[in-house]
Amino acid sequence: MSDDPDPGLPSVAPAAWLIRKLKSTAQISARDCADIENLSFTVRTFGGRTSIVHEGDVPKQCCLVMDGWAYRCRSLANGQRQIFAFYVPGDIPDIESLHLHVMDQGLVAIAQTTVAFVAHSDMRALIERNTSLAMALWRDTLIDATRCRERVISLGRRQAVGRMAHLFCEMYIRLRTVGVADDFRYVLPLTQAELADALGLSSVHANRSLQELRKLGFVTLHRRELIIHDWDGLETVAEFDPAYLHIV
Amino acid sequence: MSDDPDPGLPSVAPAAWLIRKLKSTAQISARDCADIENLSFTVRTFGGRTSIVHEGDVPKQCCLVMDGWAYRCRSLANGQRQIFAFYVPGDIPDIESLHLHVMDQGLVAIAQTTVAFVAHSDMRALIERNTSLAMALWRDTLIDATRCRERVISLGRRQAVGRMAHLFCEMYIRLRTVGVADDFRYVLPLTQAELADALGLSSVHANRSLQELRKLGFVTLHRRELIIHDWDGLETVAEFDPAYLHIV
DNA sequence: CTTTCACTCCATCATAAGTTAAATCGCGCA
DNA sequence: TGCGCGATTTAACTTATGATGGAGTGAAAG
Repeated sequence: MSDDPDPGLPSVAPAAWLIRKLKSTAQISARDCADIENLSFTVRTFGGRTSIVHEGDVPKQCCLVMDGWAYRCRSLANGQRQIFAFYVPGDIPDIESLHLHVMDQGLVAIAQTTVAFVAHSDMRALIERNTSLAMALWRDTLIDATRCRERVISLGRRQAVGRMAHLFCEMYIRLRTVGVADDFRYVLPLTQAELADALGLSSVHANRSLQELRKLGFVTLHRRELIIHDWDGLETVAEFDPAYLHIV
Repeated sequence: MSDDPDPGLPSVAPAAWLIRKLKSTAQISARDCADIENLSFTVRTFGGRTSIVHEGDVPKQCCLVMDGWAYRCRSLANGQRQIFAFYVPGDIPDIESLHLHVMDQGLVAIAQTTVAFVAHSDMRALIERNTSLAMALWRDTLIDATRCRERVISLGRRQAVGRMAHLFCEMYIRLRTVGVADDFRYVLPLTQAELADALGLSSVHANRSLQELRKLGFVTLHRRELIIHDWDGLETVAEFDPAYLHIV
């Protein structure tokens, strides 16, 4: 889709992101780092709300988020959408495409988003050669699955306000882990309609829930910046326990 | 928990289940089969509604379902429960425990359920030695994640009747794939309260939705046997598309 | 045969969330 | 400065689902 290829960029930065991310959830050796740094990346920047991978595509490469956010989503017959997960710097949203060839969901860039592509063939070679790194990547996909299960609990058993609070908590922890957030604030590049699609709500009710969190004094959200004023309060209404993120 | 150890049973059957399952979603070589058959399994039978693995446990083994069903679930502060996924013969519900050490959910046997345990150490040795099998197992965990995402869509964007229909469709396809269901009928060993916990509903509303499916003439459910009278109708209200199960 | 128990089913009322539409805000742009 | 457009906010109303309590049912146990 839309993009501006940056063929001239050095491919050191992407490796650093991936290393930082993997180190946050697993033990990574010097050899693993070297192997990651030897990968060859192609960096591209996508404009807001453009598709990185389409539903039904058969990708030949994985992508690594370097800047901005991306999300996976699927559209339904009646025009509704469901956003499954958000991906932030260091994440590889479509690593599963190594094993499951046709993408059953689309991958979309929110706002301006920079990603680095790695060829499947390179990833496969790496995985064959370096078992410990393969295990770390497998582990990463398993953590992605635990986040998905947490989403199931949210949608199944939490009310709208709790769901939203939970998402705000999770994203803060994840962003802070890779050094993109601090001091209980971060850039949340989502419209309320997108929040609604992620939380299984209508956009009107997403707005109501957000107001509720503001009225409680837990957060403010203004000009795409989320500020958490009362972490403990937010954590409580969310019933948030970061254990499922498996951050070491 | 409850159980009757059967130390005398030969360990051929468990391997056969696993092989059948993996063959349904990936290419499995003769060498892979041989390696699976060389694993040593410990078979145990659990009574109805007993815990196989507790929330918070640090298991030293994986379990393979051979007969019956199991589910993963978590309880919330207010006493509500969420069931994340059901597991049927051939499935390894807790293969993730190889990489994520503390179980953040419990694993429960429904009705009488027979499982086979394999020591983590044996699984790790196998994975190190046989890369192609490791990839097949990784792939299997990724398919588990796609099922989880489908659950997210259900809870987020489908109404109660559609959610239930979707579950009925998924379980039929999965059971048929491993040869445990046929002819549009199968044993559904769940109470309506358990159905509700899986679908994010109250048990009263699960009952209403079930009545609705009966009234539409799509299914009957009597004495734990589900009969699908109108597959196309069920598939339509469910918006069910089996692609996400990645059955080859 | 009775008792018990778990499950199913049903009626009623309460409430969270969806729908629609319109008003308002904020920002980029002419 | 004022226009235009998307995003946010508010309101009025509808609907799906939750909560409670109680009545049927059937199988197992005594």
